[in-house]
Amino acid sequence: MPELPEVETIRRELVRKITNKKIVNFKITKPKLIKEPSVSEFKKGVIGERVKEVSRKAKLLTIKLKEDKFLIIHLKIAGWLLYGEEDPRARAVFYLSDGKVLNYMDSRVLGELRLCKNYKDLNFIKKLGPEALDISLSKFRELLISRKAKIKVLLLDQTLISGLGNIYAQEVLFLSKINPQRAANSLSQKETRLLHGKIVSILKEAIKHKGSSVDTYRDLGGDRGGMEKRLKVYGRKDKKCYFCKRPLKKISLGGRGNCFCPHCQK
DNA sequence: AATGGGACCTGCGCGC
DNA sequence: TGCGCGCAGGTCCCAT
Repeated sequence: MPELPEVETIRRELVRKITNKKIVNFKITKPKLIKEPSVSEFKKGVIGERVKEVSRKAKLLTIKLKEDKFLIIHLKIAGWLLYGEEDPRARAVFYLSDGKVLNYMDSRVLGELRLCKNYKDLNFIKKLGPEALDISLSKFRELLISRKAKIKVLLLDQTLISGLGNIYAQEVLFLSKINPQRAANSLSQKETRLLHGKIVSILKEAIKHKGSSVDTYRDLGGDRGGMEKRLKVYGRKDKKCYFCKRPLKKISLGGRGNCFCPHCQK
């Protein structure tokens, strides 16, 4: 699921629902999800703590429990959070002092839960490039200028620019009419500016509509996002191009599926 | 150094 | 209806 807009949607709802709540108990049914410390240390470490702050770094949620204690949640592909009643499908359950629970949902069990002294120590976070929503045009231009990697692959490289995933990377290239197979350094100044603008605008639009529920993703209340209805290329292989009405094609780039319009995206 | 494939997991939709 | 296959929003690791 969760690219920047989905994680940001969850963050905003979490701020309202769990800030200042105490975690009174914790249950895990898929211990593999806990990457550090040990499962028992993790459990001991979260119980009794109060949620001080809920933040987001690219696609990760960082929940501050103490100055030196952070709960880090990476939802990976299929993770989401459900607040309210305990859910039988939950992979982990945080029991809260308001009598409600926070269910960690993840059909594919690929997500990661961590408890760390400081989230900034995490290797993955250290390596993250600037956030897609914040990166300046000149920084973005610098990124592309010396790289011959395919632009689509580059947009997904979190160490260069963070927050975009396979849905929104396809969307921004389509809206910018840039072929995903183009070498990054082949983009003109005009194309680079257009792409940069589309990255910012689509992420903002997606946040406004509470993300895309193309599959498992749901918001904190279990409701679908509204953005999937507005997507123009993602998952639309063989359907008509929004611009020219010719059929969209699907190719594989960097191991990921990619829909695009060979006619409009030059 | 860059690229491609597989691994991690489960569940869904499709075609036969 | 039942089964096997391909595929899925992310990231890491390895081989070439």
